Amino acid sequence: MDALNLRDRAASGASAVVALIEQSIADGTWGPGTKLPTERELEQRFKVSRNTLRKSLRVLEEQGKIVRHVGRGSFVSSEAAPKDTGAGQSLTSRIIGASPAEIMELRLMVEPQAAELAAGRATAADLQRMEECLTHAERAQDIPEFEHWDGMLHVAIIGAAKNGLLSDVYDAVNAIRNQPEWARLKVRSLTPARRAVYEEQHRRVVVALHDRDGDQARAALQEHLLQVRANLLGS
Amino acid sequence: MDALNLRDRAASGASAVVALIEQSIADGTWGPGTKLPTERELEQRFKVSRNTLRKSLRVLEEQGKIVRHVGRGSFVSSEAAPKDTGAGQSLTSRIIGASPAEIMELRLMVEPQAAELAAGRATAADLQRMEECLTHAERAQDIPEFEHWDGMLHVAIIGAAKNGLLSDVYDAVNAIRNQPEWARLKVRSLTPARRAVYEEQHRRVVVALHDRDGDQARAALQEHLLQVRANLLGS
DNA sequence: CTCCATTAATCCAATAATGATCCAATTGGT
DNA sequence: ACCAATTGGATCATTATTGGATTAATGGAG
Repeated sequence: MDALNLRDRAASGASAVVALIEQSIADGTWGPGTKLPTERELEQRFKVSRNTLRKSLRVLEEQGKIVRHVGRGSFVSSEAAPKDTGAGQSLTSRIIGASPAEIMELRLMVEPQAAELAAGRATAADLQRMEECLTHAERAQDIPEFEHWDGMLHVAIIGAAKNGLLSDVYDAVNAIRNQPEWARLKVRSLTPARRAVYEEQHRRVVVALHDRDGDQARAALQEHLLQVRANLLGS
Repeated sequence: MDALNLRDRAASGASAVVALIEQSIADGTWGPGTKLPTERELEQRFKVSRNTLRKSLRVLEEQGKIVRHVGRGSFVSSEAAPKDTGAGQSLTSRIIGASPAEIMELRLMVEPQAAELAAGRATAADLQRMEECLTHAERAQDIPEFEHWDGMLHVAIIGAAKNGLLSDVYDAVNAIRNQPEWARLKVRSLTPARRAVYEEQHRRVVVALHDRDGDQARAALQEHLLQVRANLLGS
């Protein structure tokens, strides 16, 4: 039960702060030995109470990522935790370690061609599903909900190519997009204006699939993914 | 994915919501340990009352797919999804079950474009390795030995694209080379005449990579793979 | 009509987060 | 040596959040 609580706690709200600080340590913003801002400053920066902030710092201290001294401050440990010691799993751990740039490059290889195939193979049910994803995405009230239906649409397009192996591979790669580090990228890059652009590009792809126009579908999806990559990495 | 028909259908029942959430868990949108949105948020997202939403969550809880805690939230069970070996293992196992047609289709999507990238990124060591694969393949005394160096060449080309994720995915797909059923297909399709054709096509790809001619490399590799597919699957 | 699922409106209980206050160790200047 | 300011450490009452549960109203399908 304790293990379960720990696991759930790790995903809970308070440690959103933990993830933020971990990110800042990982990307070098706060290198080893750096003195963190004071608790009273961090609580304002992260918009949480000092109590919650301290709970997060406690987690980081127990993980050995920071050390704290009364009257002096908190500091990033000189021994930056190398990695998660992922137990040497096969493909999953390596996939999870893939960079956004690599992922987008793979998607750019596969998805446009999958769309071209889908133009000739999509069933009425496939097209119906895509339409629903479109409307749901457009009605989405917040970014996470939009992301959800955005992802579903891409899955639907891949699925319409009627290649089970392709779908499986895509699913595996797609799982990475839920990694906290990747999520941060998306949130930062998804402005309302860009979301509108995405919706328009999505619709063009689906229209092309409706028209059974493979070339158009491939081109539209490629354009969309190039846009996404630029927003994600280029900004 | 008929579960998506909850909008217009009067069948927007609890079971539909169950299927939707199951889908989101299965495709990795909500990975193990993830805290899913609050009930009051989900009821709006799925356009159902909190009562039916809770009934759905109850089903998922009884299935062990989620756990719920008052005051904290609901979480995806850590042992519900793929878990341990994760997508890697499941991907590998499903790849083994994939049909040769599906595999060749995937290779045709990925490899030519990888060759195009490799033309711009291959190091001298990469090209050297390809040359060695070529010579070894040409000197091969029997079919299995030729197959070995043939496979190594393709791996080398993929590797020269300098996309670790792509290499990992390709390795997983390539693992099927050891499957008995697939081996039988190859042996049956690989006549001495065809082997000579393959060697010529291989050399054209490598020459193009030497010349840093991406278009030529992509075209040559695509032609080769089309030939292989035709020999494998066609009449 | 009845039956059944859904909806809507409350209230409850467990947990998380907050805000305030005080304590203890360290630092830097006098 | 001393003192004031700074900084992390700790506790407590209060508020907000979140799943749990009940009840009455609504609305088709048979």
